[in-house]
Amino acid sequence: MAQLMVKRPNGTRDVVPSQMYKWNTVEGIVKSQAEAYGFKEIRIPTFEETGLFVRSVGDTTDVVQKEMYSVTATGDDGFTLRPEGTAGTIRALIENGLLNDGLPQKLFYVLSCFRHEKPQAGRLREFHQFGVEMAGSSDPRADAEVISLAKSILDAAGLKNIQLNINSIGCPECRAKYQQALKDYFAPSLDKMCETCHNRYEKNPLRLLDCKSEICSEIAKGAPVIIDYLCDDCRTHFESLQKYLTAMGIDFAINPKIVRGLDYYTKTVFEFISTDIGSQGTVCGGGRYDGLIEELGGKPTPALGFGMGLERLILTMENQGAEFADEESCDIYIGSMGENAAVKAMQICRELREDGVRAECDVVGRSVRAQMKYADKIKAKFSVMIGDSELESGKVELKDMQAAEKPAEPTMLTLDENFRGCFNALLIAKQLDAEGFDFGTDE
RNA sequence: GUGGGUAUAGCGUAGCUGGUUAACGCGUCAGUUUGUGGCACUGAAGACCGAGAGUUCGAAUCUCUCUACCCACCCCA
Repeated sequence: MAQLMVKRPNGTRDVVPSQMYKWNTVEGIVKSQAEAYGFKEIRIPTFEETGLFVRSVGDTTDVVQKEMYSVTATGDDGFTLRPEGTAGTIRALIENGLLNDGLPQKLFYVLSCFRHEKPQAGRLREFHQFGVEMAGSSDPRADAEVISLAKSILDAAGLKNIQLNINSIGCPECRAKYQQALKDYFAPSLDKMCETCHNRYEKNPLRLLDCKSEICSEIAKGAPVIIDYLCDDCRTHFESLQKYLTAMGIDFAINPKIVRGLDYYTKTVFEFISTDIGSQGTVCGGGRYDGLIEELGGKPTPALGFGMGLERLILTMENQGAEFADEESCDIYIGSMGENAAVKAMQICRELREDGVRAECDVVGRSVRAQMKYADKIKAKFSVMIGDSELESGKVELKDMQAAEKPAEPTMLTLDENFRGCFNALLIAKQLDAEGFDFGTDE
């Protein structure tokens, strides 16, 4: 590789043109599904006041403690590149008064997030996320609806072997009781446990359940389960959610170890996990955050949402051989020989483009042969070649580039104002033919 | 942040125990008798062998450092 003066930052990616179809496919799926569920798109700034993330994501979390890209500009600082989408979206929801605009508010977004982690497969420093947030319903139907949307997207993407894990981490009251129970349980064995778990014991006891070290996970096996500590309200909520999911035909597993690393979650938490992309298997993660809107200064409003990692989604699709939508290629290549023909070619191209036709012509000055090779390379559906004799007769032969053999009767087009109309008709006919449309034979 | 692996033209690779102009496939560009693609053939361009230092008469091949990528931990999308 050539030595560049400036390199792309560690953990970032370029998406080259030949790969864009994957992103277009995924973004198309995600948007159309979100819209089918009645979610509206929102766009928010790439950076926010640092305090927003500290207050929402939580000042004890890894994300806030060691992964934030904080930015400084002359005269003002205290801004941070968003590490996730929920905080900014909720901030925007409050700030624009959308909570007064009829509930529930259902929003979705596609945006990039930034976290200073060590990159590996499925984990980048700048990554892209599709997310949804629904504000204004504490009903478990809202939870089911949001999970259902995530499921619809994964299905539409053609993914297999995606496991949905759900759990409830309760409301602040029952969670406090549970955390105490956990501490009581682990306290006697604490000296045998790993260093990180000592930290967790103090800062986030729920994470004690999550440790992969042999000793710790062995000890954790007998730990109390949160579901036994849920208050009546939280328990019925969780049970109703399961009822709705079952009714909608969405398979799930209850996984008491799903605790999520962001502080704002309450009650329902869930993850969609793929086993096909290595250790970073969470393709989609989310949950309910009933206290967040109030925490950020809005009127108390229950809400929930999820984030879906687009790179991980694409990675899973690639590894499972899922299909991406084809890119549209050139409709017609207008070749030319000589100055006068080149002028004509430019003119026709421009007219065709007014009709939305993908038309290209030579801008390099290549030989006829090279022009045809180029037309083939860009997968042009049709081509014409304009030279002196065509200019004289006013007619060109339209060549179907995908046809295996020469047609018995050449298709001739006139080099006048009828060209675009005739070509459009032929293009549509080819399209319908490709889709298997039967024109019938009336005779 | 902590471990382990990898690093040769745009892409995929070959280069044995250090020895003259770093090879191959794909791709790119140009040609194959003057106005037509997909096949074939010919030719060209393109790599200071990830970066920097060291050992040596001599290093892509050995040593060290750095960087990036991959894998795991951690964390999460």
